[in-house]
Amino acid sequence: MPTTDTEARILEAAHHVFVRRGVAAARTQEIADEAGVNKALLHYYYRSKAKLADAVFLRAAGAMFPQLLGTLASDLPLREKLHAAVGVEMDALAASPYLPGYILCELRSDPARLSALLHEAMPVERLRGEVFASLQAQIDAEVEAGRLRPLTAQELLVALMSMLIFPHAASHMLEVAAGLNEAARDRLASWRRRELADFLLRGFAP
Amino acid sequence: MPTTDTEARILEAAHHVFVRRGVAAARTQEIADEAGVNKALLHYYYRSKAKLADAVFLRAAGAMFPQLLGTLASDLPLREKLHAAVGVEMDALAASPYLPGYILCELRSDPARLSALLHEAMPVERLRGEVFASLQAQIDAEVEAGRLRPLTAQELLVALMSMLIFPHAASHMLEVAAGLNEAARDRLASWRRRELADFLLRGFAP
DNA sequence: CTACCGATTAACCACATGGTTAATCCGATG
DNA sequence: CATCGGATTAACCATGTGGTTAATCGGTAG
Repeated sequence: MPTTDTEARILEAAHHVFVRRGVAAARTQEIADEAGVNKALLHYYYRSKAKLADAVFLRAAGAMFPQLLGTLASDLPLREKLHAAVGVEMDALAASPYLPGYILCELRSDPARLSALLHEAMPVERLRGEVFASLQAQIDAEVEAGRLRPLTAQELLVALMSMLIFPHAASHMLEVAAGLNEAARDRLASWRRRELADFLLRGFAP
Repeated sequence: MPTTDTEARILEAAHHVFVRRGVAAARTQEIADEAGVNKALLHYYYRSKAKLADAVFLRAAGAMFPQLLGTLASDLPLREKLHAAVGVEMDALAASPYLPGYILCELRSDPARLSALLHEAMPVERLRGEVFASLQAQIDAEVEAGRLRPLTAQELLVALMSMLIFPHAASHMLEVAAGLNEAARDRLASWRRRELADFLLRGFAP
């Protein structure tokens, strides 16, 4: 929520530099340059590099999680809900493909601080609770009907996020490990968009 | 392949510090302290922080990839091969749970340099070729027999690695996003060890 | 015109950090 | 016991970095 144009340009530049270098390796000078602004302005608007990183992270996380959680807490039938969640998340990922890697890496170097940030920005526990309750009820119904094996919402969610986020976050690694070029990456991405929901349901079927 | 005890202690200390802080945020002094050694010794054995990071990364990657690739190129039947690969990789991950996150983050900040490192250490392309050829033949046989839908080895491999590595690499993130505590993490890990191979085969079944 | 005020900058500072150097330690070798 | 050489260290250095400050710019109100 920047209030001035310069402030927004700084945030944007910081986002780019942080995402491609990582916060620790990012230089404030580079951010200033990319924003076309004097380095002192960063400290004028945001008080320190750390605060700036907080602002960037919060905006990024705020653009990534709520939509997904919202979709997962909606009242669509299970299959459609999963399919919608995949679509929503793939859109978000397509818009900022390096975000998950960034979040992952930052969360790794200091889990406590950043999870605290997230908590102050949104009611994580409540959202999670709603999502889980809604999902678990639907899963249990499917289990009852013999279409799924007994399963927790957590398991389903972790599988979903793994298949959804990892190929983006680890694209460089997969490039080396699996020889994944851009074309193959796109092919896999469109497969996920079309098939991932059903893939998961089949995998968890009895 | 350190030749002296001190050298090995330094490598070990560097590994710990790099893994928990990330290379950019790691301080050579902290590494020296953790190795119980003067800072100048790091430069005596390894010429610079960057070279030290290379050594650490190579050792780590060398402990993570070859086993997996070896298993995947073996002549076990498909299902058993996948199951064995899961086991091998889960063992490796259990031994050093933070490694994938480390590799991921380092690969992200400078993909070219580190993939070059990997290439000079092992014949990545050849290994990958063997793995893919072997896997693809087995997949095609299963497709022929109507037990799998048409599928590339790449797709299978990416799905495998996603489900296998992401829960480790993103454990902090999942702790926040899915409320995953240690007990739940262990439960999911043992599920993967038992069920992941079959899960994938069901998911890719027609 | 000028007095004012937030936005912006050039110049500067303290300091942490990676890296170097010259000296010292210590076991082996003669 | 002397000395030789690799291992190890204390002290030091150059530099890049985040952060500060005092001055300036530029629009606006009186």
